Amino acid sequence: MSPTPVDESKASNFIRERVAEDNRTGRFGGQVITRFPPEPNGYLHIGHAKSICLNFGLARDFGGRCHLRFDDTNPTKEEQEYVDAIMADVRWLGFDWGEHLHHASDYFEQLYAWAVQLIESGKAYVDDSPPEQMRELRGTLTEPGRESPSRRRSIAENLDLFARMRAGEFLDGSRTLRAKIDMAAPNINLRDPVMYRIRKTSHQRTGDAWCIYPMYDWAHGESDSLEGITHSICTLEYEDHRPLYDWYLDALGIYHPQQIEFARLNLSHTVMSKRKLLQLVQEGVVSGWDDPRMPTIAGLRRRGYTPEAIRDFCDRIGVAKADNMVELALLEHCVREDLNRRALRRMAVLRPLKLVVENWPAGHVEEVEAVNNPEDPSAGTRRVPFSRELWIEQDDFREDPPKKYFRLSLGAEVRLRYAYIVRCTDFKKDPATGEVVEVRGTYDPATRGGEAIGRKIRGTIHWVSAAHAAPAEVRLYDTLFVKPKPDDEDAWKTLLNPSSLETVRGWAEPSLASAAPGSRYQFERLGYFSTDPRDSRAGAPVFNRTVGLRDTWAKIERAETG
RNA sequence: UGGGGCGUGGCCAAGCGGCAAGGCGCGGGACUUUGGAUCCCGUAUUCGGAGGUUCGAAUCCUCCCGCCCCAACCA
Repeated sequence: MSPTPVDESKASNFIRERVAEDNRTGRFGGQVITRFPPEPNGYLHIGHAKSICLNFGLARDFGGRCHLRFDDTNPTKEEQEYVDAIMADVRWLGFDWGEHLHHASDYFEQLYAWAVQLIESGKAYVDDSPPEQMRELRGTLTEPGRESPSRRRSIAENLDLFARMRAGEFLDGSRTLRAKIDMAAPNINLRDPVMYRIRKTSHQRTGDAWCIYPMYDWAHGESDSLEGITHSICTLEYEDHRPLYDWYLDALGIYHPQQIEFARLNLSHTVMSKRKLLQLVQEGVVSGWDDPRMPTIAGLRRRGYTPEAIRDFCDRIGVAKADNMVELALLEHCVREDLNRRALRRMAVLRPLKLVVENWPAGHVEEVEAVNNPEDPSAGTRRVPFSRELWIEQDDFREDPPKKYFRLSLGAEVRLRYAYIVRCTDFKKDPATGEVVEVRGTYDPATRGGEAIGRKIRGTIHWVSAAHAAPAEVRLYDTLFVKPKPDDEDAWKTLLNPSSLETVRGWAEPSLASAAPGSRYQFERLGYFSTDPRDSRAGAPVFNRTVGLRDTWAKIERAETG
């Protein structure tokens, strides 16, 4: 299955316009250098994909570059596992940071020197306030804050104390380094923000070299500056931080990138906050960060999504500043569109019902020719064995067929895809349960290949030869949550969908027995499926349903049932 | 009630004073050996509301309403 070329000529958005404008005026010398700055405290999700596509896409389209920078300033939450997963995910999405893999922790020494510089110029001070006192003095949204007694400490004393903070002389939380800005500022971020806190925790990269760690605001803009970033793109909640971003850079007198904010993605029927996703993982609601029901890149990959589909989705949702909630239907549309063009067709029966072709000689086997992909003639054809006993889908037989039901029912004719037209002559029920357990019929030898001679056959169903079929485990996924906006409710976990995973045992075409890991197929009339990269084995394939096919019949039936 | 943002059809989203793009969804039809795909057609006399400026406003001005974010030694 070869990648479908995706038209990535991006629709414009306000960020691209600003970048283009900066190029026009020569503001950054015509350069465009962006960065994707994840904190390694969780796996990347579809919302991050939006940011990745934006940042790497901008760099690509403007002939610049995009850095991957880990915002690893808080060792208590960050782990190497996440670092590895993030790099794998960005690469899988199709982006390359080249030589530009960076870490905020690469800059700890420089950041320290700059902090000393701010202390020397009277713009930072060591504060002895414990956390509760600091909160107390910060004021509220409507009342100004008050200055800490430490604020009027001498430069010499600040220098000494700060050096001793670094040296590990003080307890965690006992002191901080703060920027001296304005305790009465209406923007709370400017009320003497903390630059460093003491954390005697080893860091996944710097080990025990440091016991003071910079805060996000103090590290981010400075890292951007060091790397020569031109446009520092982040989400809306940082809009209030921009004055601080600017203040630090100006106070230092160093190169000054432009921060631009856009609205993060919200997707229906799922949650996107790392905190909630982590909770689902830790509480075992899902099997892990890569559970196919998760909105993570790893989950979507395991589910069978393609990078092309995700990139296409990110292009289609646009970039703006209005809060949004994108319907899952759009994401699903994007995978279907991609997979429709690329996935090989196969037949598989998920809920098997035996069909016996009474006039077909027992033991006789014929091979019929089936098209691999009607959207792509170069995919060729294959031969599929046909015999007397077949598996068909339970849904494809009805004892009491509703109006417009084109499938099998007593006396009705249906086409077995690529094989023959059969007429249903009988069926058997389990006397105990009333369940239909076998359907019988006769085939018309003149219709080989499925040719409808002299009549119109409205229904075509898929099948698999019972004697040749490969057993397969198939995992059918539904949305993780039953409501489109689980975040709206306080008790979001009560909205978990109890049927988000249903595992069935079905039968597949013989060739599927040894389907390669990660391969994707369309099971005709059912949907797109891919082998589970963890659990699938040769001879015992496990398929994940990526997404179902559009199901017009289900829609009609639903409408008529009410 | 302080500050920062945002409000265009069910969901996204163009629009940048000249009289509402596009996509998804939805509805209808054509075609069909996947009730798939594809192809047509339809889907905002109106842009949160009210005033005002203008020959002319979603686009400019005023006021109002609604929603989101900020009071971690998180990012």
